[in-house]
Amino acid sequence: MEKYNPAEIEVKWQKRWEEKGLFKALDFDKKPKFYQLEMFPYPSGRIHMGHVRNYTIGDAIARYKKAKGYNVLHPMGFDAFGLPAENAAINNNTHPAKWTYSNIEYMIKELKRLGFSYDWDRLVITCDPDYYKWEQKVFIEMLERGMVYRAKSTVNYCPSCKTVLANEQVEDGKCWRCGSEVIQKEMDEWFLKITDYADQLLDDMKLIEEGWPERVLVQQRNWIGKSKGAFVKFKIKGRDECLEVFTTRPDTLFGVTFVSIAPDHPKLLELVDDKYKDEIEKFVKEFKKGGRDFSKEKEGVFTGVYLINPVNGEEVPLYAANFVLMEYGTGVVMAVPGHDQRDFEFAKKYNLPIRKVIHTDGLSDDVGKWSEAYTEPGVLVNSAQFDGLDNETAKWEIVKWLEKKGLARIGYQYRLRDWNVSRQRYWGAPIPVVYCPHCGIVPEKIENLPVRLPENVEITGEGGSPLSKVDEFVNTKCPICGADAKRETDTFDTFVESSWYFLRYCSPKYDKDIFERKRAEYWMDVDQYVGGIEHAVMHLLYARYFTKVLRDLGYINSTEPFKRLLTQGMVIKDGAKMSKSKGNVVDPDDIIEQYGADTARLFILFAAPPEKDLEWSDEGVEGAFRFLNRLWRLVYKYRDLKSGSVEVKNERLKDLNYQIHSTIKKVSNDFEAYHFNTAIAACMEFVNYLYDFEPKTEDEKKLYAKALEELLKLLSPIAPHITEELWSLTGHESFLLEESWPEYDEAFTVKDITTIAITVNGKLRDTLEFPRGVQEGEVFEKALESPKVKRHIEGKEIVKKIFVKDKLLNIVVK
RNA sequence: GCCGGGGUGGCGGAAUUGGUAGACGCAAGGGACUUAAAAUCCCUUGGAGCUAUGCUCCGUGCGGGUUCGAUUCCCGCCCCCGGCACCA
Repeated sequence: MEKYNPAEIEVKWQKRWEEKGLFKALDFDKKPKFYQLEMFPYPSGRIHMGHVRNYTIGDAIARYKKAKGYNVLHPMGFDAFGLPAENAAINNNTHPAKWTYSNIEYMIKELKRLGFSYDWDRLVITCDPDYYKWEQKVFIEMLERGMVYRAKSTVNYCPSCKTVLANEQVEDGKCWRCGSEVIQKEMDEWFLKITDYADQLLDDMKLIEEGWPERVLVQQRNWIGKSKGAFVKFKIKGRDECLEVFTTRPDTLFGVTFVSIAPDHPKLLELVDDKYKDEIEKFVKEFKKGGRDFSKEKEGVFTGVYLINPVNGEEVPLYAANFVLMEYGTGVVMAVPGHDQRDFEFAKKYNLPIRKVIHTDGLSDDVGKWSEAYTEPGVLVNSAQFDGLDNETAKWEIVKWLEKKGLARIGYQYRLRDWNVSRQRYWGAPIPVVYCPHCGIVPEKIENLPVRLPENVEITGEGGSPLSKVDEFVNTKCPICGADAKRETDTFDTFVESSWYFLRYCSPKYDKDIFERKRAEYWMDVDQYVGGIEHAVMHLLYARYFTKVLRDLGYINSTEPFKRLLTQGMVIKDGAKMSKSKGNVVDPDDIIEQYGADTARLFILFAAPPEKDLEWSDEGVEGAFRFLNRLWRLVYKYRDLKSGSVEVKNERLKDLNYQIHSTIKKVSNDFEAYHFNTAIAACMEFVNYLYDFEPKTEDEKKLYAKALEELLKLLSPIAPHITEELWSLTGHESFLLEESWPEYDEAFTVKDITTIAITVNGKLRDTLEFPRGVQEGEVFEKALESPKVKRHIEGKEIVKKIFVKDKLLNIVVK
């Protein structure tokens, strides 16, 4: 008997599928379109198990949709700019481009060996000037529209990577990539005004909430962090000037006993009373040196300045305080120690008064006895005409009242900051801007794009941007006046490239613009996006934002790029995420070599539902391989049987037919919901059944052959190679890949005979078989005859009976 | 602290709208085939008890509740994982 030989058949079918061009997506095809997208990889050198999982899930979906009659777009590319290429350049003395492209070459081979159904004609590589050219163009258009600005700002800087990091790239005060301590540094940077889109990014969530995991939306909502509050003006005593605070608790305005200001507030030193100047300067210097240390005790210094509380005219002192953030609100905070824990701690430390303005049952009036601030809801006290109001109502009543006097207004604040896209690195897309001594900041002319990365660059990893040392690059002419000018030497954050690559796939070779509109309109939106949860905020938020920007620039109608999102879990081994440092990595290449791609795919889809973490198990892989061998032997044994139409006339045929149709139904439903693990389980049960069956009559053989055909179709998206080989072995001339998804007849998915559970007081006592549709009376009669049931009823009174048709009879006794 | 998501056999995991808990796989044990092993095939496998070849009780993190009936719904706890975290 011929043995299952994955190494041989997998390569064979991959070649044939490619020769036939079976994965080509047809622009404007009449069939309904389905855009299946997976997050493209960074070309680190090798595919890892997380990629295999991501792409296996996507491939199963793409192949299923193809069988369901869709015109499927399933592309792949590489997020090819980024730091590791530069590090490799430093360590191995290879050029980042060379390193990147050779990695890509190898990884494409790996992806092909896994049998993924990509349309390779649409390959997109982001470090290609024909790619990044277009984001340079969009950037210039954004600049012209005021959607981009340059600003000096204190930025997160990683001294090890020698680059600026976005807020999102700082985790726990450390660099997301290398883990070094992030420091604060002042630099000129380019910002995209994503905050202008904060409300849209929030509101448009309702367009996608059906298809996105709740937790991703929640994370994004928290990240944007919109809060409603009020801006309130506090007059500076002795000056004709105000300081404005932002508060979400205007209901506590009567409890304000001091005001805090950020140490890095630009007006601080100007305001300070001469008497306190030295002390403040010392404090500010200390603060700037230490940066923001969250674990540090709250500290502050009196400025000598007093402010007037607008609600009651009281004079309250102004303190510079180390916990006040300059980046949020106005950098000035009204302090209500009675009802804010931070202010409470500060007031205790510096002996400032604490006042109770919110009351609830059992809350002492003697604030001296309080051990912490009361921050829960309550009723206003000590608040003049607002006393007795519940605090939620009071918030807006007080603002309304102050608004009339021109001292307050309702306002919103966001946690989201503008997106800093400047990186002091070589291996990124150049920011297409020129600095002219006469004209200032000037965008490069569109017709001069792309601003290419120069190739002759020495990458040492020392001292700032490598581009600044390339004279031919830096020295240029002003696009406006022609004078000698200097190029921007920063490059884009690589999240810029990944914010629109899914649009480029629609017309990857189009050379007149970022994409060809009518093709993009045909394919967009992405019907199903699959990727890791680690991109819940950064990538997915940027991509949503960029799509809206492209819409507003008139490129496309799309508002939300990804209709549905599936976030797959991590691949775990021995309780930890697979990683080199933990030494628990399983190399996909080894698995393919030992068992083949189909086994890898089957195991990954079977071991856990897609969203959950997947525990790698060598025994589990063996099990998957065993199943494929079992499938092989089954089909091989019956390879000469021919299917044909059969009159389902006896019990055996009926039962086989029932198994066929109910399996198709189960697997189809599971595929719709992406429950591949249970779909596979159903196929396994079907295989077990078919092993037992052993067809004897001609009719049985025909129907059995039919069963095998359907089985192969059902498993085809998961294990495409073995099923294709068996399809051909059973005498089929066509490609299994081109067969359509099997149909089932609902009428055949139910049996004539049904098993009814007999319970007494809700406890199972017996199960009895009846013809489908049997009446309660008959079931009850038979149930009474059952000794298992009888012994629980005897001597008791039957109170009532609950009958669920074809399922259950519950007899309630007392 | 706040916001999410979870707790089901030895393990990964199944259980339509409340209706036979533990599908399928792994691991384990027993058997068949074999000179032997591998491979394969068959059987057993949630726990406890007993007057054992069948029956009883317990069992989906814990404690209550609703219901004829709860892994599923409600209330109150405990624990684990993830995200955010001086955001005023």
